[in-house]
Amino acid sequence: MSRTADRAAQAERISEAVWRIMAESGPQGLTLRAVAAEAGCTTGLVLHRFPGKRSLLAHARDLLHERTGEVMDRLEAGDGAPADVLRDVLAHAASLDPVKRQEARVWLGYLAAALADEDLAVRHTRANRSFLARVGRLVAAVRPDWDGREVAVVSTALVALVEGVNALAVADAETYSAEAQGAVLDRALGSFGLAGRAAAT
Amino acid sequence: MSRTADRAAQAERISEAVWRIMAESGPQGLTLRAVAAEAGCTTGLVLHRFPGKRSLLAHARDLLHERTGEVMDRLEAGDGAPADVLRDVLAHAASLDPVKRQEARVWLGYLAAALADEDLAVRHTRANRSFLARVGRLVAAVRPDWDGREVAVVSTALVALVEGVNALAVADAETYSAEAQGAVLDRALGSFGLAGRAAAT
DNA sequence: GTGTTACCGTAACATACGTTACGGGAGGTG
DNA sequence: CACCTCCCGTAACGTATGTTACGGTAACAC
Repeated sequence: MSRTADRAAQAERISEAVWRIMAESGPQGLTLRAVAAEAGCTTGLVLHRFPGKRSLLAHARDLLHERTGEVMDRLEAGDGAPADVLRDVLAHAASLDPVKRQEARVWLGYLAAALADEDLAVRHTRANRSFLARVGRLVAAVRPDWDGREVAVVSTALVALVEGVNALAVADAETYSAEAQGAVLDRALGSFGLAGRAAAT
Repeated sequence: MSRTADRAAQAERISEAVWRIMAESGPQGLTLRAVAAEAGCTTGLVLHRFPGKRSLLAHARDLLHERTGEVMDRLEAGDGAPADVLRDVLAHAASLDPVKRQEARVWLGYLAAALADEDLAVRHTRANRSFLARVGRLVAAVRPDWDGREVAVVSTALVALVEGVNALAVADAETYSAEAQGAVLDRALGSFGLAGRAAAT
């Protein structure tokens, strides 16, 4: 053979460029040319690596889920008290720092792109159900006395709360500041009976 | 003079077409031609009514806020118990039926469009803060014993919960069914100490 | 009925998009 | 060093976009 390219690394670099463009310019600004420029290459390379725009978006979406999943796995495997692990996972899913805010923008852009792309909708659903199941496991660990339905309802509430905060923080970082997010999260955990030390109101 | 047109009615019809296209095709499918076709006219009329695409989007966004605001005003002015009114308002903001699901799709599309349009971001923030203030008034009415901070935190949590559910229901109507949304909302209200008759866990 | 005015559809424009095809050249192989 | 293979940038193509300009025409005044 003659010449080799690290295709996996290229696909990764291009996917990360997709994230940045999605966060910066939203779905309508996500063009192949913008992605290529962001990745430091041309549309030629992008379309040699991916058969088309849709599969590029799908790949980048999957990679995003994979990355965050790994971080969450590590947090979930932590040896803290179940309630602390739960809080860590939810806090990590929130938009507490600029990096997370950026990720929330990507998440939001992808969800909107899923409005017109069934493939992306399926991928979103898969990722969200995975997150929901994770939160469910942690809630069940904190409250083994709860039945499945109660675990499901509270887990759904916590997931919706965090994702809602993320979405809202995208447009209004002032109202949904890190402090506000932390207070909301702690209040919810306390009121749901999932606080670390003592049960709160 | 010679010929008159009901400009307000046209602007309204075109704005409603914007909503339908946004819900159906997302921000990247929202083109002037698609809007014109949906409104039953041509790009000529659209651009005689609005100076450009951006102001069309802005107008349609404002009209959306105005419409939902009127409905909410009526609910808020209802003569039920404060806790019931609060629940009504939140339930009405959720995606409990296909019409609301459609509205959630529009909301989501606009929020994603705001990623690349500061003007839309400002409008989103204005609308959301208005909703947040409304929920705050209702929470304060249910719990006059709470101080401002507690009202703010719980209101923020409720708003984030509802909007989060809306966003997630867009892609996964099965997991975030009407029943699931109702259960989540009731559980949150109960746990936060905002239930109608008796305080729940 | 006739004239005038405002309305709005048609069509063109420049740009930008996704996608395809081609060619130079870099880098392994012998 | 020479060859050959496979990258990947360049450039083109057709389509679609936002926007502009023009012209036909419908409706009101007289």
